Amino acid sequence: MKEALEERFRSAIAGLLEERGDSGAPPAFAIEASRSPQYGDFACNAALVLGKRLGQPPRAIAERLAAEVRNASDWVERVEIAGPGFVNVWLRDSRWQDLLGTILEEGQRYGTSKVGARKRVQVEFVSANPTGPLTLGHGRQGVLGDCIARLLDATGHDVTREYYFNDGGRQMRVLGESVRARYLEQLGRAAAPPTQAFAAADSAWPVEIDGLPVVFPRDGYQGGYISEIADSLRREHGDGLADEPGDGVFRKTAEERIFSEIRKTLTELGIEFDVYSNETSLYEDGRIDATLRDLRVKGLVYEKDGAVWLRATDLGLDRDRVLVRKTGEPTYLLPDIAYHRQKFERGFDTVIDVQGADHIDQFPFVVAAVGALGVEADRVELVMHQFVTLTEAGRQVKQSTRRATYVTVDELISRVGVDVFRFFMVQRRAEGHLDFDLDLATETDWKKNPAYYIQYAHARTCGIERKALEQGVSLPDANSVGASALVLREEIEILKKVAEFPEVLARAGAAREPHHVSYYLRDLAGLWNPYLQDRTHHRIVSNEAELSRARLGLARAVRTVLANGLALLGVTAPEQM
RNA sequence: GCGCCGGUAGCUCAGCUGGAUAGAGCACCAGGCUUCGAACCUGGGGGUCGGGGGUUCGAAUCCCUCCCGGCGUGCCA
Repeated sequence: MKEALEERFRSAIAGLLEERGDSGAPPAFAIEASRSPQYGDFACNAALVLGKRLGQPPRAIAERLAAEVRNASDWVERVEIAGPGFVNVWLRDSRWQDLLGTILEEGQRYGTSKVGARKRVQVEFVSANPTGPLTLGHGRQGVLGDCIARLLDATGHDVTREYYFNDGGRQMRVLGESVRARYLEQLGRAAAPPTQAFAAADSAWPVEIDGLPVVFPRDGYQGGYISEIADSLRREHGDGLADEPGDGVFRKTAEERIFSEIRKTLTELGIEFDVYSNETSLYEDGRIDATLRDLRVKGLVYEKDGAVWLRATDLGLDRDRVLVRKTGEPTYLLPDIAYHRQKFERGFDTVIDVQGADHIDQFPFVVAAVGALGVEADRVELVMHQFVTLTEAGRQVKQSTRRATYVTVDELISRVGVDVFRFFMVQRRAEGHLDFDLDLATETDWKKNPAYYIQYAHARTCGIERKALEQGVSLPDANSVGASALVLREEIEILKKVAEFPEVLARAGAAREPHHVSYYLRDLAGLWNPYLQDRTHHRIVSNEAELSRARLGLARAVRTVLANGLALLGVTAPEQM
C-alpha cells in the first residue's frame, strides 16, 4: 500500500531535482499513516524536507508533488496540501477493500514477512544460574526474550533461543555449601546463623552457637527451598553425607533440582529454548584456555598481584579487569568472552543478548574482547531491561534477594495466570522500569484488566462466527467475500488498521521491541469493539446477504490479526471467555 | 565522582530514526445491558512533556547544562 505511494513520491522528487540540475542523492522523507482522518490516509513531509535544498517555499513544492501523485488516479482518490506543506493523500476505498481477500487467504501467515532474509540470529536470554527460583526480573527477561524471538521468527529470521548458565564458578559452590549447612543443621551437627546476622555484610558472624559450629556460608542462599533440598537428602541418605564436601553431591543435587524447577516454570510460561549451554563445557573443550591464550597473543593480558588481567584500557574502556583470580580460578568475564566467541564460530550472523540492567557493565568488556579476537563487534547486540517492581494496594512490595523475600514467577503466575503475566511483562518497553500492578492484574472486577480487552475482542468475534454458522450463514472465503460492500468510514478505518500489521511486526522486530505489538493490538481492538457494539449500524449478520458476507469477512480479518498478534506475545486467543 | 537507563494527565505508561490541535489504561464525573455480540460502549473534566539554554520553517523527540530516581562502577554473577 505504502510502497506504491512512496515510489510515486520518489520519482516526483527525482523530477524536481533534475529540473534544477541537482544530481545529489535524494533526501530522506517520510510517508506516514495520517494521525487523523482529516489528513487523509497518508501524509508525506517531502516538500518540507526539500524546501531549503530547492530554495522554494515548501507549499509550492508540495503543489508540484501533489500534481504528480494525483496522476495515479486509478488508486489515488484525492491529494491535498495542508499546514506548512504536508501532502495528504486519500486512497480509493477499493485499495483498502482489496486487502480483505489477501488476509483471508494468508490466515495465520498474515503479517509475517521475509525481511529477515533467513539470517541466523541467536537470542540469549534468562540465563539465570540455578541458585533459586526465577524472580520477576527473570520473568520479564524470559517474556521479553521469547517475544523478540517470536517476532524475529515471524519476520523471516532463523532463530535460535539459548539459555546459558555459569555452572563452574563460585556461585554454585556457595549453593552446595548452603545445602550442606542446612543438612548438618537438620542433623543437629551445626547451628543456623541468626537471621539478623544476615542483615548487613559487615554485621557480626558467629563461629559457633551453643557449642555447635556455624557452617552456613556468609553469602549463602537463605531461601526455604535450600532447606527442602537438604531435607530430602537427609531422608534419602540419613547422616551418610555428613562428611561429603559441599561441592559434590550437595551442589549437584541442588543444581539439578533447581534447574528442573526453572525449566518447569519456563515451560509453564510458554518459553522453550533450543539450546541450553553452560560454562563447564567451555572448560572441557578447551575454549577457555584458548581464549586466554589468544588474548595473550594479542598483548591484551598481563599479570598483577598474582592475578591475570585483561588490558581493557587498550580497547578503549575505562579500566582493566581480572580474567583469572590469584586463586587460579577465572572470573565470569573470561568464560563470557569464550562463550561469545563460540557463538560466532557456530555461524550466527547476529547475536542478541537480553540482559538485566545489573549486567550492563559487563557487556562492553565482552564486546571489546571478542572484537579484539576478530569478531565484528556490531554483530553483538544488547537488549537491556530494567527491573520489575510490584505494587499492591497502592504500595510497592519490597523485594530482597538477600533475605529471600522476593516474589517468584511461580507465585505471580498462580495469582494472575500466564496470559496476564506475559501481557503485563511485555507491555512496557524494556529500558524502563516495570511496575507490575497487582491490583490491576488481579482486579476483582476483572473487566478492568487491560489484558482481557484484546482477548475479549477476539472471543466475541468468534462468537459472532459461531452464531452465523448456527443460523446457516456460511463464512466467506477470499473469493466470495465481496469486500466492496464495506463502505462505511469506520469499516475503512478498520481495514487501514489491519493493513498496518505487517509493518508493525517488521518494525518491532527490527527494533527488538515487542511492546509495539501489544499497543497495536490494543488500538485495533479499540476500533473493533466499538464497531461491534453498535448493532444498529453495524450488524454483522443481517438479512442482506452480500453485506453479511463482507462483514463476516471483515470480522475474520480482524480475528486473524488479533490471533496472530497475540500468538507473537505468547498470549492465548480464546474463542470464548 | 564517573557510566548507563528513566523523569509525559492524580496513578501506571505509549509516543523519542524531529512534523500539523501530545495519546491509552486505571482513577474520577454523567449515561447505556432481563450477559442469546455489555469482560463492552457513549460523553466529560484533567498536561509548564523534570527545569533552563541551543539547533530548526518546526522539538516530548536532536545537542548542552542542571535537578530528581534506579542500576552499575568487585579477584560476585
